[in-house]
Amino acid sequence: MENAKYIPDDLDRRIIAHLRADGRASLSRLSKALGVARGTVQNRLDRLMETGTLLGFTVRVREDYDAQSVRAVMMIEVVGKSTTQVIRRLRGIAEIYSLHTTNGNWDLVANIRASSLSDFDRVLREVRMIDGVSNSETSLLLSSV
Amino acid sequence: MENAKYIPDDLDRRIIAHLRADGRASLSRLSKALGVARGTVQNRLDRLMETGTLLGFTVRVREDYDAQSVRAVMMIEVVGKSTTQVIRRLRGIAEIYSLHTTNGNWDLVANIRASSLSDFDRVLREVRMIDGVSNSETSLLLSSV
DNA sequence: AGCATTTTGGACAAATTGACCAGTCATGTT
DNA sequence: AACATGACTGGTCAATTTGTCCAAAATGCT
Repeated sequence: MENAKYIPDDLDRRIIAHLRADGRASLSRLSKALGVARGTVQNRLDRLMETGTLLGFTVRVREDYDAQSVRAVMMIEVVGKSTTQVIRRLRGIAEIYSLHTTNGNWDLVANIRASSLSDFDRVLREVRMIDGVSNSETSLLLSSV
Repeated sequence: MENAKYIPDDLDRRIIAHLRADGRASLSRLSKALGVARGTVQNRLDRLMETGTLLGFTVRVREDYDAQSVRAVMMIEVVGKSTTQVIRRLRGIAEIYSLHTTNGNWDLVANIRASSLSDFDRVLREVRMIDGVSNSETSLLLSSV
């Protein structure tokens, strides 16, 4: 049960802030910008990756790049104490992009990303058929405004 | 009115796919992985940036890194034809991270990220006071499961 | 004070980048 | 068919960056 998460200090956070703005910034440039030795940035970055504080690097893409994708947010109500079971089932659905517990009128909020309307439709059906899901409400995300 | 967006071809998409998985991959490595000359990758990448298909590079951070942040999804109902006005007002609220029109029981879906519960509370109040907002339902996102 | 860890500044070879260039290929045009 | 255009290739080159060392200095902890 190794669960003690690494707690980033101020320098770590400054490194991360820079990398969030420019994930391809060179270590040399970072070290200059932060006023520390290059080796230090290198060590910190290694540690941030090892400890899982940083998950990886990626590229930000224009919003409509994946134009074919269907996005929606689905509110889910779970009956009784079956939440854990339901979560396990939901986790197995690839199109569920993120899943949060919530406190409002609903129990779970699922972020759905499907690659077609038929995939999307299948996901809805699958979710509603899960034992313990008593109610749900889905809002298709249309244009981003 | 220059609005004609650059349409990425297959090679562009393969480059982007690789960069999504590893945003720090070197051009040399990309060129080897994709089987094209380095100059080609270099040119494509430049063009993808120039045309705004790629917005920039960043780092993926552990979900609970910004632990102090309060996240929620807010469903909003708008009365009559005031949607455009309401959107304009909502767009001025910094804590509204993303905003989509939708087709379900609601008219808008807002993704909220505040840095404290009091900020969050203020946002809720502001939204509800906007003229044209007839109803809303907010779900605080608790743990990610 | 004494020890462990981190940071620093320096070094070095290897890798990567940016900028070129001439030649080839595919495409569409006249 | 001949041509112009643009993209791709494979190559070079200098400059930058990276990975990997090292010893000394600084820092933190007991």
